[in-house]
Amino acid sequence: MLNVPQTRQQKLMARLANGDELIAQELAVEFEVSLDTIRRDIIALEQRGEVQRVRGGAVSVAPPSPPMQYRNSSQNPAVAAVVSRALREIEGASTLLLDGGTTLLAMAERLRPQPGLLVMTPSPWVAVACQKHGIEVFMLGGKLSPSGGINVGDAALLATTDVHVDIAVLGVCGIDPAFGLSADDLHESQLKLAMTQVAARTIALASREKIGRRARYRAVAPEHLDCLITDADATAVAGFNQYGMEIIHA
Amino acid sequence: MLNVPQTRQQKLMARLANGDELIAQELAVEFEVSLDTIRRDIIALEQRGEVQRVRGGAVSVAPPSPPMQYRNSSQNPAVAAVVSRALREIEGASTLLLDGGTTLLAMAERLRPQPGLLVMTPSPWVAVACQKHGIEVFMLGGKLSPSGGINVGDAALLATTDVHVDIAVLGVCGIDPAFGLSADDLHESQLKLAMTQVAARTIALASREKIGRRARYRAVAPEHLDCLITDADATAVAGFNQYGMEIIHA
DNA sequence: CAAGGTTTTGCGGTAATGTGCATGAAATTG
DNA sequence: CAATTTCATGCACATTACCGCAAAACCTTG
Repeated sequence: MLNVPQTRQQKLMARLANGDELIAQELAVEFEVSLDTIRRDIIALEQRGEVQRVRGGAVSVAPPSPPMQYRNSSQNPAVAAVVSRALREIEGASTLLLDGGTTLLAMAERLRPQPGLLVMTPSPWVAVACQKHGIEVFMLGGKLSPSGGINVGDAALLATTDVHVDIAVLGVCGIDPAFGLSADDLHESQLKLAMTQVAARTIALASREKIGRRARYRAVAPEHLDCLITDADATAVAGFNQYGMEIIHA
Repeated sequence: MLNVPQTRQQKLMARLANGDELIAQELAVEFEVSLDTIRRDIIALEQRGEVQRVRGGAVSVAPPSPPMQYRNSSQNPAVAAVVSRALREIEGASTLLLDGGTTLLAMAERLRPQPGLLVMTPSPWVAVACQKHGIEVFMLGGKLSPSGGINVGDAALLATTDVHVDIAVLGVCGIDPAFGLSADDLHESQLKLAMTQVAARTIALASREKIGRRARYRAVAPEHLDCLITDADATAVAGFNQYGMEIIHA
């Protein structure tokens, strides 16, 4: 096998994406190279900003939620069910504001053109999926966040203030009756909040495993959500009833 | 059997598809040619974007998921050659402004992360391609134009904002010595012009068939272009010499 | 068949890259 | 504080890549 820097570093990245840590000693033995070589590989990855170096090896720079490209939830039956239900729920809306993330991407891929339908989104992935089906898209600009794959930052926040949409559909990193809807990235959470503020109606999509989870930053308080679509059963989401939101079981 | 570049390269591709790696030394012995010949074969495959070259040989390109829409253009040898040349030309730049279109998408697919490199683009396709490789992206928002797949409508914002980039790389619908660089959509042409105005250097990519063609709207006058990269020969682009731009033949 | 041009190939010299080792500095641990 | 481990740096060696050139093979054309 070709044991060159490029291929080694590729394998190291794959391990990080898999949730493993990089331990220089072990890797040196495994790849049959000296410690220095592994260290140089790690240094190279660090300079590209792909890993964070620690004593003895390296760890992933973005521990929570692996990057978009390694995930594909369209085959996840729970997600598919939530998406199917959400598609019924947004029928007839003329302006949609779609969040990023795998769930929303799965939804965008199943959207079909309707007269007068415009989709706004901060996610280039969603935009591409919509354009494939001939749906009109307006993109919100900004810095593309590596974790969630949506555009964040001042530009994105500003852009949302001048618009108004019928329905905003949010994905979640976690949602909890007490803590609300939360995200792993500060800027992403700020954007999610901004999205709710320009929408007449806000729908959150959360497959079962997201219920009760609290991600790092609170984005939206539960009382500001109008609707929650989930595949979880009623007992799991009983805590949300007090806020008067509509709860739909897919 | 014929031992010519075409058949050799075909066999190399077959091996990659089979999951093997290309080791120049072994291949040279096996095909009974010199190392340089194998290396030239591999370089040719790299130009077409079919392999990733590493020290000692080549490995398969990372993701086997190219959307159909641009498969064609990335396999077009003329486009691949122009893109390869352009990649060399933008080396060292810290801020790139990449246009949309199939040529620029092919270029984005082959971009690799560098410390401090930021890509700005109005194209969600380009943004997605960059994020796949871990390149930092700033997206320009706007209405997604159906024809070119780039966000338009932010031309004014781009021109008046405090953005400055080292190099802007433009694709073309047509380029003509008298008429300049032109596009089929008015908003796209306005955006292209704005892109030149915030860049220290503007490079246009035009494969042979675009030379001498005039699209509907003029975007950039020829004297505002700093560099033209094309696979056409010198006689085809002789008309551009009077403007003092650098002309690179891929 | 001969002449001319293009493509392909191999070779030489030079530059660049990857690797391991030795040394000393720095950090961690008990 | 001492012992151990890890890190950083410089250096030498081997391998590979790159570039230009010339010979050979091939194709085209008259």
